[in-house]
Amino acid sequence: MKLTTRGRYAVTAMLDLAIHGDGQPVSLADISGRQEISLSYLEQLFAKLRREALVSSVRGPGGGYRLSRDQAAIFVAQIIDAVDESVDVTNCHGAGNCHHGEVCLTHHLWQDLSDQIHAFLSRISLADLVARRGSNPQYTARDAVQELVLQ
Amino acid sequence: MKLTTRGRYAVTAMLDLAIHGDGQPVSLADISGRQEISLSYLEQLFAKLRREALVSSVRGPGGGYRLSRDQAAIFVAQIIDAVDESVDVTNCHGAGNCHHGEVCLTHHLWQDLSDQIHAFLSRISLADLVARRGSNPQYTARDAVQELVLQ
DNA sequence: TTTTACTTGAGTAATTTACTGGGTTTTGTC
DNA sequence: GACAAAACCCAGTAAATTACTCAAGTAAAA
Repeated sequence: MKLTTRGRYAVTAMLDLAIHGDGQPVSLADISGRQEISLSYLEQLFAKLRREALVSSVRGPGGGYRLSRDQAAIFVAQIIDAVDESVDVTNCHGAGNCHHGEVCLTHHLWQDLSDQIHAFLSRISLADLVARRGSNPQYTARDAVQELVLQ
Repeated sequence: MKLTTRGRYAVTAMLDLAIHGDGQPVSLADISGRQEISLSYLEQLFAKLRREALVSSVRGPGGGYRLSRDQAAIFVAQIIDAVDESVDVTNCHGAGNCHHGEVCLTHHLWQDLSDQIHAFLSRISLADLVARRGSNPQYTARDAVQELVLQ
């Protein structure tokens, strides 16, 4: 699991799509304008998101992208996985042929940590992030995420 | 909060230090040999770790680095923060002068997510990671981390 | 059939990462 | 005091990644 600007861009764009796409497809040009991400970079990201079946595209005038399924069924971890292919964090490539047992231990510890983070982000859907927007200005996104964690 | 190989290297090196440093300073050459990280790269990382007072150094022959305090008082998040300076994830740089309120919302949502991950890694100490090593080979690091999360 | 907009791919500048190689100090040891 | 082992410092740099540009498509709607 990596946590980089690329994944952040992807989540931001998907969130934009969730907010502005009420059944209607949203063009990348619109997202680009609102979120200040270059159009061509978005094209790259959405090619991957489409490959992972997180969005579907509609071509022609008035076309754009739509979420492929309900907001509640798309999770942050899936978005990040789609655009950031994961890396092997062990030296032995899982083969277990390290010099000493210790070497692999530290690597696997890191793997476990990032697995936990992955599990955390797998519990948070786009719908969670969008929820209660506008209904209460005092209710911040932080609160929403906090509730998810504490549940 | 970023989660990259650089932070992983730092955590791995600190873990090596926690495991092999029984009061005695550990040289970077030793860590380099065990963890297969280049010596000069370790020097860069440890310069930052020292600046953040996570380790203290002993010069001269037989010298090296020591954890600056107890393993239970050094947390993974501190290590990552020390070597990976954080980034501002909002377009408006926190000034709130975005075009629409929405733009900042998505950015702050990401901020909240990474804050949660930061909080998670702030609860996990080096001692937690080292705990029970060897005492029970069946007890994996995954189990240890899992317990921490579920508590 | 023309326009709109997605699609694909090649290329590229900027940035970051990981590392190399040169030093210099400090300090214990012979 | 010579020597070696280590931290410390710094400039450079190759490789990788990121973010982006450009150009030539293709599909679909009007």
